[in-house]
Amino acid sequence: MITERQRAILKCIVEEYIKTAKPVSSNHICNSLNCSSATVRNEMVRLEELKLLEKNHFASGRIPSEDGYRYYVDNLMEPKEMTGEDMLKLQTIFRNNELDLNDTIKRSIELVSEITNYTSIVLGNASKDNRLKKVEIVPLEANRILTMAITDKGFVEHKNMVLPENVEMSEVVKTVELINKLVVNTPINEVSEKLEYEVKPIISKYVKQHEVLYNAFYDAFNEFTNKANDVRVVGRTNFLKQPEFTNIDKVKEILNKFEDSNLINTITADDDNDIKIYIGEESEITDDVSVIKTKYDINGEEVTIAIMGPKRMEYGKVVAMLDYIKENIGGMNEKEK
Amino acid sequence: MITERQRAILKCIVEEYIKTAKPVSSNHICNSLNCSSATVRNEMVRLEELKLLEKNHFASGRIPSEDGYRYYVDNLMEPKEMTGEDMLKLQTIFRNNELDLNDTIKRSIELVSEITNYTSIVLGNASKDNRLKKVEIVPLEANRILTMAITDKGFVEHKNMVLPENVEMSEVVKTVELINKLVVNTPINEVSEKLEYEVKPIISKYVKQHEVLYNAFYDAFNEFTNKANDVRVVGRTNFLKQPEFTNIDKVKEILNKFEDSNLINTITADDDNDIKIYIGEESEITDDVSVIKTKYDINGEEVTIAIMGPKRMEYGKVVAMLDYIKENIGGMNEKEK
DNA sequence: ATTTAGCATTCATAAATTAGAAGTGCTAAG
DNA sequence: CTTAGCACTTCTAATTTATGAATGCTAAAT
Repeated sequence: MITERQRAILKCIVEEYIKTAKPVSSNHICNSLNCSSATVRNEMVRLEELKLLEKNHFASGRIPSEDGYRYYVDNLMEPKEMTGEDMLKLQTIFRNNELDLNDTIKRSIELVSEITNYTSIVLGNASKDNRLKKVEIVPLEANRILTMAITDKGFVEHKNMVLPENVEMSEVVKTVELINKLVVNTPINEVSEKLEYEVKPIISKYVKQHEVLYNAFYDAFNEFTNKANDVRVVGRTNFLKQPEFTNIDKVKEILNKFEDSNLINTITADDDNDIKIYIGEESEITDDVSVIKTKYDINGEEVTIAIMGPKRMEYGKVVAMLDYIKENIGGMNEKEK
Repeated sequence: MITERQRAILKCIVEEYIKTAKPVSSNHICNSLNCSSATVRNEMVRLEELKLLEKNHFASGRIPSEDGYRYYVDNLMEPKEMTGEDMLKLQTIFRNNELDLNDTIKRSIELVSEITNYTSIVLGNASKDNRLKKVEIVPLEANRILTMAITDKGFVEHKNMVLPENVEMSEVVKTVELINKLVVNTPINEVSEKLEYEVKPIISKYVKQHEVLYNAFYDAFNEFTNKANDVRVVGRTNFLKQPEFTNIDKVKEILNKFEDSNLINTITADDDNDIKIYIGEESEITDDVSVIKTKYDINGEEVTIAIMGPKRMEYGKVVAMLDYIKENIGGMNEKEK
């Protein structure tokens, strides 16, 4: 079993390493523990045997192993209070966006990235249960029109298009009427199909140049499906600011992960709504990063958010912020009940 | 004056350096010029006196100076043909987005970034002359509503909001009617003002909880003004792929420029619609980059686009692509006349 | 008058050496 | 069980050395 003093030493080392990114020596921490450096060294040997600490080489200080971080996070980390300043910044966002939760979450996460210098990822799981609510067109000047498609959950897709000269506005209106009649209330991922088999055969009766017009609408609906996997990554280049990422190849490796479409799956895998911490290897991204994930309930839709940083990230600080955001978002959701 | 052979040597050096990023030696190019390396060296001395070439140190090969690039771009560069493959990719974009020019330009530029590994910046100058066309609300399930504001140029701003429980839907409808009556046709940058002085005083008559509702609309309109300075940067991290940017500090310097709000002004400064090349210092961004800028005419709005790369960027290739895009966009604009 | 071969010269890069500092592990005394 | 003391290990940074690439210049060749 691990003694109280060993716990204290581990805590000290983890927190010091998080702060400085430099291996921690026995000398450096013996004062705060009221014992000599030799004593600390003896304990460090035992902590290393328990695989909670590591060394880079014979005479370097100790750094936490992944198990060490895990133990710290599970057993030693004290709930960290947010600074008043940070709280105020978040409050400002909450107050200014009282009515639009989607926007609130977006801005909050951007702020988290800005404050912590970590990278955040917001995964809107949007169109999963969305149904088409209506299609609308607005004639603009010249022969341009604005087409809009709206879902029952309030997602909007719009396209600004130039009407080919051989297409009459009245034809467009008929097309829109047709779509509204036949396709409304269809789940968004089935719209393409329905367009293809139900609308396309009929549309040619109404519209001379139906090909062009049909394609335009078809495209617009496809956009919805793409947005379903809407990934917003904020502060990708924050990794450059971390001292452990001065090696340009490591940075490249991580930045490439952001392009990888597989990232979404890795991030999404979460199952409940708690705040979860994945350290190094556990993140399934790279051994060099940790990820803190959670889900928020926005207007009945699930939004996954993830904060990604170096393994020595300030877990407590991030958890505190996510908690605070969750609390407030929760409060805002309450209102509707 | 500069002799024909000197021009040939300069061309050779610039193109070789663009290809390899390594200083070019006399030996390396003497074969393609049918003379000995000593002759080339003699000429190189003269080109250096003319400030068209530089050396890193006594016995390094030569690299083009900024003047050298300038001379190359102005006098030596041959119009480069696009590869059939690249052309095809662009064609696919043009064909698939025939009706939505905004989307077309966005995707084209993304493709340019992907093909060239440079960074592109699209500056939509959107709301300059936009006027509010209409405000619309769509009631959703529970007590959520979707509010939309549309301009005469077809820009859309929408917000998904939860109705506070003490606000009736009928009150919202009245608010929207009021805005439509009083504010429609106002230039978008004057809307805030008009809301403040004409709508706000009246709204309290109709809506009990008017503060919340008023703020929500106020915000939505503000978004428009923000989008006026809509900057889209694609491929920021492409700089990491260039061999001259292995120094992490240089990369940081450039990435920071992208955050700098001043970047927009620097990029915008263009005056006519030609394709312009700014080399190194001329770019007013960093001595280490070059920028190729131009403006496209999209539905009567000006869109500035800029491609940013290392000074040894493939000027010819980029110009060819931008030309090709401009040609096609032009063709698509024609249709409406 | 050009061009070119030849060679000494310059400088960068990489490898090898050295010196110094940091921090450990172990031993033996407190 | 704690700690002082010291030998030991390894990193880092500074210095040296060697190698190689490419130059500028001189003098001969065309």
